[in-house]
Amino acid sequence: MSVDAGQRRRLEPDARREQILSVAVRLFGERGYADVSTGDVASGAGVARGLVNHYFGTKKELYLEVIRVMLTVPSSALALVPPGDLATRTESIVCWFLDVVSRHSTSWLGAINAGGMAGDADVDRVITEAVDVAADQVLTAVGFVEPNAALHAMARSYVGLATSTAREWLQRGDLTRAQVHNLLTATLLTMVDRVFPDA
Amino acid sequence: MSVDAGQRRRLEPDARREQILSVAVRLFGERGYADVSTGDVASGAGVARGLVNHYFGTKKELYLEVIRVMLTVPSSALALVPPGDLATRTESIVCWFLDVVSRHSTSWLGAINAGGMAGDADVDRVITEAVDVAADQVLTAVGFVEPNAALHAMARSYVGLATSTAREWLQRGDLTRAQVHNLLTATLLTMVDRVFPDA
DNA sequence: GCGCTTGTTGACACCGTGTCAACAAGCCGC
DNA sequence: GCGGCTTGTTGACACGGTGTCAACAAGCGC
Repeated sequence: MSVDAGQRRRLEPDARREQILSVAVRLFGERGYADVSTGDVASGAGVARGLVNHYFGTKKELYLEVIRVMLTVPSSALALVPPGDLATRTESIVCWFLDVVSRHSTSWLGAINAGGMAGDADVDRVITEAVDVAADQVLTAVGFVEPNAALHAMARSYVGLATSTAREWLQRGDLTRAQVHNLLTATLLTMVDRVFPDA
Repeated sequence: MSVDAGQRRRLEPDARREQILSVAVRLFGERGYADVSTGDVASGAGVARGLVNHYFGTKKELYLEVIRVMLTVPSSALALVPPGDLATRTESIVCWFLDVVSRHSTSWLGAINAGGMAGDADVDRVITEAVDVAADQVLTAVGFVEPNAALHAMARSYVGLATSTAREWLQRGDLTRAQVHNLLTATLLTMVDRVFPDA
């Protein structure tokens, strides 16, 4: 594991910053916000603690970067909804969500319920943005394109359902993927039928 | 506001404990976990900081007591599902949830997304218990009484939907109560029809 | 009033955070 | 190679929050 126990080495700012950030992502993913100190991140990167502050300012700013990384969906897997009737489009968007969330499950779920800092204004903003992206994915997939406030709110509610259901599946293990799939498709179909028209 | 700016007064342990706890509930409800220090709680109660530790041990234990208080639904309003067909029972349980969550909205929603400490094992345990209670309410209301693990998980997922929807209503204001009511009843009915039989 | 119980206090040590002047690694011109 | 410069990097410092604990005193019984 001795990556480089040598003397102090000089790295380019971008490289050093990214290295520290990757260590922070790993540590914050494993433990909560309060249980990880900037000293842990620093020693994990083989670096003085002050350097963390030098690159990221404050611990909270570092954490914001971390959850931003955790919640950023690789744009390669961004939606690509196939044409077809409502049922098949619903199927595909549910499968897309399940794939994304299961691929990097620990980090995504850990960040979504904000491993240690929900309630903070800045953290909530970053999480809300990620939820909004997912909600837009859902809306476009089922064919709603007009930007209605109530519609967005309903879509965010559905993302909340998807998140809590994924947690039951991946963290608790009390549901199978098939059950989750069925739950999310059935509810989304009825929301399109009976709830979205309200907005 | 000078409740008693007099000399140090001697209270019975239960009274003092409850007084400090009420101050902590108010402060943690207003601000997050990290933004409230034990010194704030102590000075808010007109008491030395050490006394907070004397009664509650550590700050986290105090916080656990606080969210336990916040999430405890007054047992007077506990369920009371009227007999009738599935539609009316669904209506009543949704109305019950909306009443409970709107009555003490700030504290309940603030605690559910764990105003500053989600991810912590003990905090998550308390929240999970509260969600389990609500899930049981839903299950008994719609007539499922056998204790199936998958069924409980699905009910918890639904509570997650209800929570996120209530947040859109009470915190964001992008949904009306009628829209929330419609969303939750429609989705619950389809879950009873098409999802719960999977478990 | 005296003494005892015990609720209450203030000081102490410890830890994590953020700042900052000083250091040195690496590159350039010579 | 060698001085000088830029700048990535460090360690020490001050500050604030937390938990502990011996000492204090409020109130009760005698």
